[in-house]
This record gives sequence, C-alpha cells and structure tokens, in this order.
Amino acid sequence: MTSAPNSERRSERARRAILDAAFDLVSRKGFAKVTIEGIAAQAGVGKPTIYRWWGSKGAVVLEAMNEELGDDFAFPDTGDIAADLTTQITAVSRRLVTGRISEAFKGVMAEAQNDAALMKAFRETILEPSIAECRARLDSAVAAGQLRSDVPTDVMVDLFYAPVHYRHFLGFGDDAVRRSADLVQDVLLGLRPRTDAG
Amino acid sequence: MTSAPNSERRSERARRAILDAAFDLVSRKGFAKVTIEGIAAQAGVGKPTIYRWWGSKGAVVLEAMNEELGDDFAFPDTGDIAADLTTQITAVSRRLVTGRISEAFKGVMAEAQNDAALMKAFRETILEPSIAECRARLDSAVAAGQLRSDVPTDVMVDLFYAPVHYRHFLGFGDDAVRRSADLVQDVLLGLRPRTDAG
Amino acid sequence: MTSAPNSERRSERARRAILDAAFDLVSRKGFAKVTIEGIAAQAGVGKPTIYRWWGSKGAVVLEAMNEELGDDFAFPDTGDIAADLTTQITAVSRRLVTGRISEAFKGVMAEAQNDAALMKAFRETILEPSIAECRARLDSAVAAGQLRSDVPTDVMVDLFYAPVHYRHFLGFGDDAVRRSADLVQDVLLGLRPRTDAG
Amino acid sequence: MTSAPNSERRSERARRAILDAAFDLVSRKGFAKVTIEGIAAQAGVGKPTIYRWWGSKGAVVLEAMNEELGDDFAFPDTGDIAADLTTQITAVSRRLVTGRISEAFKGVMAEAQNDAALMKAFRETILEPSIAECRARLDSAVAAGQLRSDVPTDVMVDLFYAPVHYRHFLGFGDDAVRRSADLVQDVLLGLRPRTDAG
DNA sequence: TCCTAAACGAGACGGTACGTCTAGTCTTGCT
DNA sequence: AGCAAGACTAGACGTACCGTCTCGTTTAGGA
Repeated sequence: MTSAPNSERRSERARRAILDAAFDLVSRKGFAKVTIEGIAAQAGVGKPTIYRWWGSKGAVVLEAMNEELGDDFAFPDTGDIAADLTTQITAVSRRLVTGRISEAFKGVMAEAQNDAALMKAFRETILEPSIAECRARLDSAVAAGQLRSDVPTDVMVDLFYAPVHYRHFLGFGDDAVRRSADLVQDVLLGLRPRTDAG
Repeated sequence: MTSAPNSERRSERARRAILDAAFDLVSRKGFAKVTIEGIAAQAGVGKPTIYRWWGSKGAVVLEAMNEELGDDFAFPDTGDIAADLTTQITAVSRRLVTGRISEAFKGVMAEAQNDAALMKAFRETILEPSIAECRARLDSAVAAGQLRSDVPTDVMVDLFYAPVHYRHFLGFGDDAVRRSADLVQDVLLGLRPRTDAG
Repeated sequence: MTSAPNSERRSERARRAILDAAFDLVSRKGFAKVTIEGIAAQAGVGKPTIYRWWGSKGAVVLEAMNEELGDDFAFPDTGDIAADLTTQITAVSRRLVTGRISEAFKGVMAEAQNDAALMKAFRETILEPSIAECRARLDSAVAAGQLRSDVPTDVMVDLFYAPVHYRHFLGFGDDAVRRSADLVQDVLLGLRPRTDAG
Repeated sequence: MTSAPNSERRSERARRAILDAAFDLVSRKGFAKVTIEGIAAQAGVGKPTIYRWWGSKGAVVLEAMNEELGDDFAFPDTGDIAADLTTQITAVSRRLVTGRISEAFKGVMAEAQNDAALMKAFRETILEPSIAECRARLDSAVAAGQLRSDVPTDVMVDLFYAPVHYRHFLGFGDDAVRRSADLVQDVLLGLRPRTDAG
C-alpha cells in the first residue's frame, strides 16, 4: 500500500497553482470539459501531485470553490427577518446563476450525486455552515416574536432555501432562479405568529 | 452532414433491448458506471445502433426511465387538498430514494446539469406534465375555497415540490427526503384562505 | 444457403454504374480509400447488388480495370524483336506509373497478395494473356534466328518483364520504372544466338 | 499539436512485447487479419503505446521483421560469382515463400504500395542495404574479370533480383519463386565478358 | 396484357476495429 | 522526500465500414 503523504512537506506553490488552474478552467470551459490532465498542464504540475492530495476532480474543484468563497457565511441582521431573508436568498440565487462560482457549483453538485464522499465534503464545508448561520438568524427572529415558535427553525431553513435550489437543479432557467426570493413572502405567510388560532 | 435515420424502418426489437439493458444496468451499477458499450453488449446490439437514435447515455436512460414510469402523472383528488398533497409528495419522495427509478433519475439529473438538451427533454417529458397535473388540482382547491386565491398556483407548486428535491439533491439523506411530505402542513399554514386580515 | 443469382435477369445498367463508379473513385482517391459503400453510393446502387455479383472490392476493381483495358494484348511485330520488346516494355511501364489504370493496378495487386482468388482472377484475365502474346512473339523470333533456342521462351518472358514490375513494386520510383525498357538490351546480350560456343 | 514523445523514457519492455506480439500474430494469422488492438492485447499493452511510437500496423510489422532479420545482409564471396549469386537468390526465394518472415514481408509490401512512408522505411532498412552488399560483390567480380564492365552494376543487381520478386508478387506460386535462382545462369549469359566482339 | 418472381434501391442492423482521449499508476531524474 | 514530467496499462469514446438482412419498388419473361 502507498503510504500517506507527509503534509508538512507539501508544496504550497503547487497547491495554489492547482486550485487556481482548476477554478479558472472550470469557470471558462465548464466542469464537464475539464480534465485532471488539463488542470495539471495549466498548473505546471504532474498528475500524481494532484492524485496525491485529492481523490477526484470534484474534490479539487470543491476546494478551489471554497477558497474562492472564503469562510464568510454571515447572515444579515437588520432586525427585519423578511428583509434579511430576501437579501440572503437574492444573494444566493445570483451566485448560482451568474457568480464566479456558478460553473463550479453546478459541476460539483452534479458529481456529488454519484460520489458520497464529495457530497459529504460539500455539506460540511459549505452547506451546513450556511444553514447554521441562517438558523441562528431565524432563532433570533423567533425570540423577537417575528416568527411562530411551533415550527422548528431547521424546517424553516428548508422552506426558505428549497425553492432556489429546486429551480436551479430542475432547469427552470436563470430568470426563475433569480426570482426565487419572491417566494420568501409566500412562505412567511404561514410562518408569522398569530394571535388568533392558526 | 450525416442524414437523419428513417424512423419508419427502426427495429422495435433493438429499441426495447437497448432501453431494457440501459435501465437494468443503471439500476444495478449506478449511472456513472454504465457505458454505452456496456449497454450495447448487454442488449446484443451494435454501438452505432445506439448512436443512431440517441445522442448520449443520458438520453437513453431518460427514455428508459420514461417507459418505466409510463405516462400516468395523475394527481389524486379526494376533495381534501392537504391529504392529496401529502399523498403525492410521499409518493414522489419514495420514488426518489428507493424506487426502481431512483438511480436513473439521479444520474439523468446530474448529467442534465451540463447538458441543456437532456434537461429540456427531462422537463418536457416528466417534469412539466407532473407540474401541470399538480397545478390543475391546486386550481380546483382554490375554486373550492381550500386555498387562497392571491398566490399563483404555479408558485404554490414550487413551494410544495421544492423541499423534496432540495433535500434529495443537496444530500440530506434518504430519511430526510422521505420526511419531506411533513412540510406540506407548514407550507399550507400560509396558503389557507383567511376571513380575517392576514 | 443463399441461392446463386440468375445472371439472365441481371441489370446491365447497375453493372455499368458500379464498374464506372469503382474505376472513377479508385483513380481519384486511390484504392485504399475507396469503400464498397462509397462505390454503391456513387453508382446509385444498393450494397447488396455489389455483394451479389462480386466477392470483394478487389474483384470489382479488377473487373473495372479489365473493361478499361479491353482485351487487346497484341504484341507488336515489326520483325525486329529488340525494337518490339522495347516498345512493349515501354508501354507497360507507362501504364503502371501514369496510365488511367495505374491506381487500380497497384491496389488490386496489393490486395491480391492476401487474396488468392483475386490473384487467380488477375492472372487469368490479364497476366496470362499478356504472357501468351509475348511468348508467341518470342517463339517467332527464335524461329527467325533472332534469339537462341536453348533458353525456354517462358523463361525469357520472365527475364524481360521482371525488371519493370520489380522496380514498380519495390518502390524504385516512377522514373526508374519508366527506364526499365533500357534493360531489354542488357538481357538480350545473353539471349542472342551465337555461332561460337556460349 | 501532439508533441513528440521523449524516446529516452521509452519502455524497452513494452517495445519488445509489441514487436514480438506483432510478429507472432502476423506469422500465424497473416498480415491482413492482424489488428492493432490484437497486437496491443497480446502484448499486454495499451493501444496508445503503439500509436505513440508507430504510425501504422505496417510500421510495427516492418520493425518486427527487421529485428527478426537482424542486420546481416552479407553477400557470400567464394570467388565464383555465379555460385554466389545462385546461393543468395536461393536464400532470398526461400525466405519469401517459407521463411518465418514470409507473411510479414508480403503484408508489409502490400501495405507499402499505398503508404509512401512505409515503402521508404522498407527500402532504407532492408532493400538498399541488401542491394549495396550485392553491388559490392558484383563490383569485385567485375574487377576480377568475371563480369563485363560496360553494364553498370546497379543494373546488374536489378537483373538478378527482379525475377524472384516478380514471380513472388505476381502470383506465380511458391515453386516458381523457388526456381528463380535458375535464371541466374540465363542472365549471366549476357553479362560475361567476351574476348571476341559482342 | 397481366402475373409473378427476381433483382433492385435503400438503409437499418450486429459487429469489428479504428484512432483518440482521459483515467489513474509507475518510473525517472531533479530540487 | 516531494516534486515535474511524462510513459505506461486500461478501457470507453464516437466513427467508419463491413457484410447481412429486411423492406418496398421496379422490371422483364412466361402464362
């Protein structure tokens, strides 16, 4: 068996070159048309250097996308939960259809459908942090009496985020995705607390 | 240019063998591990016969999946919209995670992210008929006074269907997908008509 | 077993079209780049019509070449055997390197190296008639005392014809092939009758 | 453009396996029935490894044949030019009809009729070295007064070698090819120097 | 003059091999 | 020891033809 590489001796230069090349190629040509060979060539790196540190093209691109995104998943908090949700869903939908990240995201998610490890990595590094931020904001809105308290906030997260991804993955088109934030109002109809019986 | 084949002379035997082989292989090995060569071999058919009638592996599997599904997209109508929605969403979620169609659906959708023609075909043959059925049922519920009339029914369709696909594509796991029907109640909270001001 | 076709009902139109297309295509693109499909297409004929009457591309092209050549293998007879041989070898060498027949001949001979039936057909329809004509002329030259009588005339035929084909098949180049007639004189050096002991 | 491979890093193991497999297959099945795929499979080698180093099946088989022949083209020199020519032509004719090289030679030459690069390679590696050896021997025979000096020795080479190849390529049959050495005497009739006027 | 059997055009079919592409592994210096 | 480089085995890709096999559609001789 091949022994695990020693990460202390890893070349940061090679790592950066690989991630930059991967992100650039995916952005320009689309995930499906990018190959490990192509990444290695553009990065000026041998293929084994990629295979030594990543398990698949999806893993490389996911990491490249993460670096591009940074780790700032902060949710806005103006005190108005409706406005904050609209702001955030609008931002997410724009990222999906036009952002630098767009091609990479679509490609990684397609790949992840048939690659459990990639899906796990995506969820841990991107999705779950985002959800946690959103949920924290919803919790504070519940505490502030802006949302009803008898629907779990993790369910609320799903209700707010689902439409944008649904429209994105099922091919409703860029315009429909971008208009997904409009649905925040409709979801909120049922999530507002009521003085009278629901 | 290669002229189009004459579909009148097409061999139904070959067509069936190809679709059956494709569906069987995808179900057993997963979309990603199936090859056109493998389909041709199992179907007892030459590769060119596949390429003559379909443009990609995704197209073959989509058609195989369509034949498996049949064209029955009927939406239940018991008079109780909440019950009917729950029934239908439950059925959809089960199909996605355990049904015969499960692997094929996941593979086709992953492929469709980077293949516009495949996405278009999927929408026309499967998604849009389903949506139309759902929408018709929602229209009748609006007419019956079970749903408010100031939210367009196509938006309602998105609100009800989004969670199941969202959880499915973003890797929430089979259990979470199956529990998606529970969210019907939460969405309905806001879509019920009200006599008092909203 | 497929019964033999009835040659009385054969379509002369189809036969002509096939031979013409075959000869034209071979002349323009070279034997190796011509396909049965291409011949059928240019002839406006179905592939089975070709397979019904010929066993291979080589057989078609051989017949086409034969029609082009006609059956005139007459050897010149001016009374001067040296001049007649030079005339004939010159004619043959020109046919091989520049004539209409050039590509077809080269292709058929290459094919015939691995197709005994084709070789047999070539010898019977072209080579042996030519040899017979040559040999008859040599016999008359022997009778006229212009050639020695103790070397069999079939051996003489080989000695005169060998150089041109040798140079042609072993790639000595068009010029060398065309100059092959010059060797007639050198061969004749030994084949002239002598009064003194040989 | 595909950059040229670096021959310093070439695997000698793969090269040997390919040449051995090619030669074995051609010897057993005949050139026409051998495929690049078959060679790769028997050699335990990927197809691209063959295409990386050779341009065609003919080129592989030519090199395999060269290795089998070795580079020993030495012409015998017993002092008797007639005997030496007979020995050599006999050896060549036997190689053509029964030797290990027989199938490979026939196949390569057939291919070379429509492949100028292959013909060039054949001439440079096999034919021209043989001719040079023969010519050197003839030169020494001329110097020794055994052959006339007014016929160029390169023409003499053609006269001696032509019959065996002519009979071989034009399908005279194995026996006729093997008897080609008999013609040496007839050619020599005219190439012996004479004291009386020619 | 019609009938009918065949040859015909067309082209889809099951196959084979092509030559290319990329994957992932292995090997060889170089730093 | 990790690296760049790239050759290696492996195998799927999509294409080109093969030779066979239906299909209707002429077409030509015999009834």
